[in-house]
Amino acid sequence: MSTATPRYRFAPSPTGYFHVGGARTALYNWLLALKNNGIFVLRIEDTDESRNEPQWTQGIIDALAWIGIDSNDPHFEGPYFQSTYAAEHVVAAQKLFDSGNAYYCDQTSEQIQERAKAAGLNGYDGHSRDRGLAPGPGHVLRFKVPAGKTIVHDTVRGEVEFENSTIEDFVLLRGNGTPVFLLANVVDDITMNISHVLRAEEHLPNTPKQQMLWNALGVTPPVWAHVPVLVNEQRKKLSKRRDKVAVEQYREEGILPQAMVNYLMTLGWAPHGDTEIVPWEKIVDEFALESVNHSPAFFDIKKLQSFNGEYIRMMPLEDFISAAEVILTSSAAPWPAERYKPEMFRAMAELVQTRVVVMAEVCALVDFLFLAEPSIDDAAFTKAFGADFATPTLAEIATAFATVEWNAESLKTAVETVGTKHDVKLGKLQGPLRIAITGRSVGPPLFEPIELLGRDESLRRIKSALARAQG
RNA sequence: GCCCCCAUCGUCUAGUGGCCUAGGACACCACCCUUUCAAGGUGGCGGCACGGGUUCGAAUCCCGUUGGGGGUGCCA
Repeated sequence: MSTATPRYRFAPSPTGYFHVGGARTALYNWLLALKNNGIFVLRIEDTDESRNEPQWTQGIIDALAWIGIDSNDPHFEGPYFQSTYAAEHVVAAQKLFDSGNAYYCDQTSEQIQERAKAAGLNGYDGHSRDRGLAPGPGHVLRFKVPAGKTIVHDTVRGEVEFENSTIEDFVLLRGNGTPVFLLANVVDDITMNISHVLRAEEHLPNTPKQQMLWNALGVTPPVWAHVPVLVNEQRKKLSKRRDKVAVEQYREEGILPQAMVNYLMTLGWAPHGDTEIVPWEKIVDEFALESVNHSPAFFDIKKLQSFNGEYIRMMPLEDFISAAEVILTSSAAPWPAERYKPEMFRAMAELVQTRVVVMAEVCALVDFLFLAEPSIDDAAFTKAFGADFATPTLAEIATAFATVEWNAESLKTAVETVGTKHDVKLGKLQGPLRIAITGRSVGPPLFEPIELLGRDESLRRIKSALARAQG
């Protein structure tokens, strides 16, 4: 390789949301640009005007920033827009025509199919190769695939050989004169001086065509690298229809960007040693394209969440509190804004931190502190109060709470005393109390929040639950 | 149909001919801890797709089979 600055690129089409597979490809390119002191070029492939919206571009930039690909970083270049290079695409097409590497063809797809069927062959047969057709309405420009074979040198896969006879004379310019993806992509890579094309494996079958184009245009092809695709449980390529693929959605749920990045990087690759949860710096340091796996990887949300839980627990408490507060004070919170008490959450934060896997779960764990009335889980209520001891013991607890010294420790002792008397273990005994206070059968430790709630409110909730149990 | 890619526990992976009785992580199960639920700790379940070679020796190399996936547009 030359000593010139390596130039990588990420070329998404703006289709409305940012795909996790795209995030992974972007990450690979970014990582290599950082590691090899190269440039990460962002090019928006916006030539399909029918599904193109300007705000999607900002969405891509935001999503990239979220996973640490900062458009202000000196390694970042762009965004460029494919649509602004339309003239170059046509010039290149003209060049290919002039040099005899391409020809015009007037065959419709029906005609092509008919002839293929008659001949028992597949695809286009090169019918117009030597007909000397001129450009004209409805005439497409086709590339004249040369004889021989094309060998693609792929950094992750090695040498992949294609027999040129199996590649039909593909279209460069549509009947209306606009360039197709294959051409536009190559021409842009050439004009942007791209040296490394790293993308998902689904592009591998296109690569010989692109390589022929580079050669026909008189430019040395780039270094190719095709990483395996991400698949769902059915081992199919992740799709927007069936699968949860939007990075934005994970972000909203409270997946931490570090967790997402770390997880994505363990798909098809692993850091040295027995630990998968590793800092980005270690990944940059150890990563090598040559060691990327060759087979598709299942995007396992459970494992992502497990990573996320670890990252949440790793956060300093203060950071966790600030991160939680974003959600707690947002419109997603089920209580009126003025009822939110930051000091109450602070007091609970440590107990919450080990109990959430995504940040969005924080709400449900503390909502009873900020809601005027806890939202009661009916099934859990019925179950908890179905026990014989439930009502009498809870009544006694209420009596004790009326006079007990108001702190978590004393509250717990008071409940235990009732338990001893009725021969019910604390674990069971606290069930009805928990429902009365929080509305749920599970949650953070009970006595701390009761202390926070205060005597009056706690007693009110207990009595209200008792009344409900009665009738 | 044709072309291409791929193949280690259910999943993500470590493994580059002897350190493999195949290691780790997620998930699952059990136990411990425990104020429910988590977290944490300990242990368990579970895999080299199959068949041929090559070799003193193969998860690792070769061939084949089978099975998956991707691509085959005047989409990107």
